[in-house]
Amino acid sequence: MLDIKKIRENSELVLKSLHQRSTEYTLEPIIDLDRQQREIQLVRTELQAKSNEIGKLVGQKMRSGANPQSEEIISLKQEGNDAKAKLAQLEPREKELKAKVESLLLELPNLPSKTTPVGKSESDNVEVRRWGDEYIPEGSNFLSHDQIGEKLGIIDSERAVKVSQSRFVALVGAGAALERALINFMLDRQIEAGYVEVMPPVLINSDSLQGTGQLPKFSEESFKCDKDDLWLTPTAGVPVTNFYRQEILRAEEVPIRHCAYYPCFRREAGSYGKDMRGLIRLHQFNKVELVKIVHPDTSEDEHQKMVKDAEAILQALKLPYRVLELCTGDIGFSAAKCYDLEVWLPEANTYREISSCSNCLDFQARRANIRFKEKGKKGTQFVQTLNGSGLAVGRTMAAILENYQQPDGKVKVPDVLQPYLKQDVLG
RNA sequence: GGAGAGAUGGCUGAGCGGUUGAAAGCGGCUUCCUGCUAAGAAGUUAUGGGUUGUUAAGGCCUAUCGAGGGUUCGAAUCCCUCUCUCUCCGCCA
Repeated sequence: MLDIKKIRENSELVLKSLHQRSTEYTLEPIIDLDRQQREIQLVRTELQAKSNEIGKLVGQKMRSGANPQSEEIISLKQEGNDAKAKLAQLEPREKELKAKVESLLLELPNLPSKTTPVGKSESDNVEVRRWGDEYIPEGSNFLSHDQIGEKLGIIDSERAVKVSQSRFVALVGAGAALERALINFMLDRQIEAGYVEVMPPVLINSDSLQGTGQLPKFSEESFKCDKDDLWLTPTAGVPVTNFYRQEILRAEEVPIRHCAYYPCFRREAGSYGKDMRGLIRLHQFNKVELVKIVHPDTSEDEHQKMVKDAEAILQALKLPYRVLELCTGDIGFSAAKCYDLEVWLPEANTYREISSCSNCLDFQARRANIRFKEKGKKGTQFVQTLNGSGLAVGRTMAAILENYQQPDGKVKVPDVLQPYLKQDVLG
C-alpha cells in the first residue's frame, strides 16, 4: 500500500511513477475523498471532544451527590444528546469515505524503484548478466523435458489429469525422487546460506493475501475454499511474510531470513493453450521460497544477496542461465524492483523464468502492518520485505532433464544431486 | 460433531456504568548511588489518525481493552452478532 500522506503531498511525483507502469492509474478520486474525509474528521473530533466533556461533567456532579432529576443534569444530558445526534450524521459518512480511500489505495501497485529500468513490456527487460554458456549442450534434436519424462516413465500426465484435471502432473519413481532430492538440496543450501526453514500452512485467510498484495485485485488467480475464507496459497511469500503481520519487531530481530519448501497453487486464468505440456505451467507446483524482513537501510543489499543465493543453486547444478532486471511495465504488483533468473532450455532453444526475486520495500509492510522499533528512537518504522524463489522445483527438473539428456536417451544426474538421489543416471 | 471456558498494554494479571489509556507485578529505558559486578533509589515506559509547528522538538484534539453493532449524558464493564483461542467428550492421520 502506498502512503496516503505521500500521495497528498507529492501527488505529481507519485502519479508519474505509477504511469511508468501503466497510464491507467489516477489519483484524483483518492485525493478528493481523502480531503473530504479529513474535513469531516476535523468537525467530528471537535464534537466528540465536547460530548466527552459533558460526560465527564455529569460524572463529576453525580459523584458529588447531585440529584439525577435536577434541572442542571437534565439539561446537560440534553446537550449530550444533541452532540450525539450530530455525531450520528457525521460518523457514517466519514466511515464510508475512509473505507473508499482504503479500498482505492489497496488497488494501487507499488511505485517502481528509481533504479528500475523504464519500459512497457517484457521486451524492455534488461539482461544484467549471463552465466554458464560453457554448459549449454551442443547439438540439435533435443527432446523436450515432457518427452523425456514420458519416455522414462517418470512423469505421468494422463493419469494426473484423470484424478484431477489438466495442468496437473504426477511424478513417478525416479521423477518423484528427483523432485524430492531437489527440494532437499535447495533447502540445505539455503539453510547453509543463513535462512531459517519454515513450513507454514497452505490454506490461508484473506487477510494474509491482502497483506502481501494478492487481494483484492487478483482473486481470480488463486483457488478458494468458499466455505471457509481460506485460499490455496499461490506462493510461500504470502504465509511467511504474513507471519509477522500486525507485529512490532525489535530492531535487533531484523533481518529475518526464511526459506520454505511449499506447494503453490495458481489458477493460471487467461493462459489457456500456453505451455500445455510438461512441467512449465501447472496449477500446482513446488517451490523453495526465500523471504526476508529487513531494515530499510539494508534492503537493497539484501536484495542483491538474495539473487545471488538463488543463482548459487543454478550454478551448483551447472545449469546455464541469465539474470534479467524487469522493467517498470513488467514488475509485479507489490514489487519496486525485481530480478528474474531464466534457465536455458535446449529443446525450446530459449531461456525460461525459474526464479523471481522482488524487493517490495515497505509496500507489503504497510498492508500487513509490519513494523519495527529502534531503541532510543521514538515511534515505529515499517520494515521492508523481499521474496524470491530459490528455486521453482518443477522448472528446475525440466531444465535438468533437458540439459542433462544424453544421446542414448538417458539423463545424467547433476553431481551435487547424486548424494541425494543415490544414482548418477536416470533411465 | 456435543458440552463448557475465555480473549485487557512487551509479558503476567486486576478492573462496583462516572476524570480508567487502563491498578499491581515482571520486563525495558533514563538518571542517581555504591570502588567494578551484584544490589538499591527515583523517574519513565502503548499504537494509530487529525491538527498546529520549519517535512523539527513539542503542543492540542481524537480513537483503540479480540472484531462489528446497540443501550447510555457517559461502556474495558450491560445487551446482540461474529471471529479466534483453550478444556473435556466423540471421531480421526
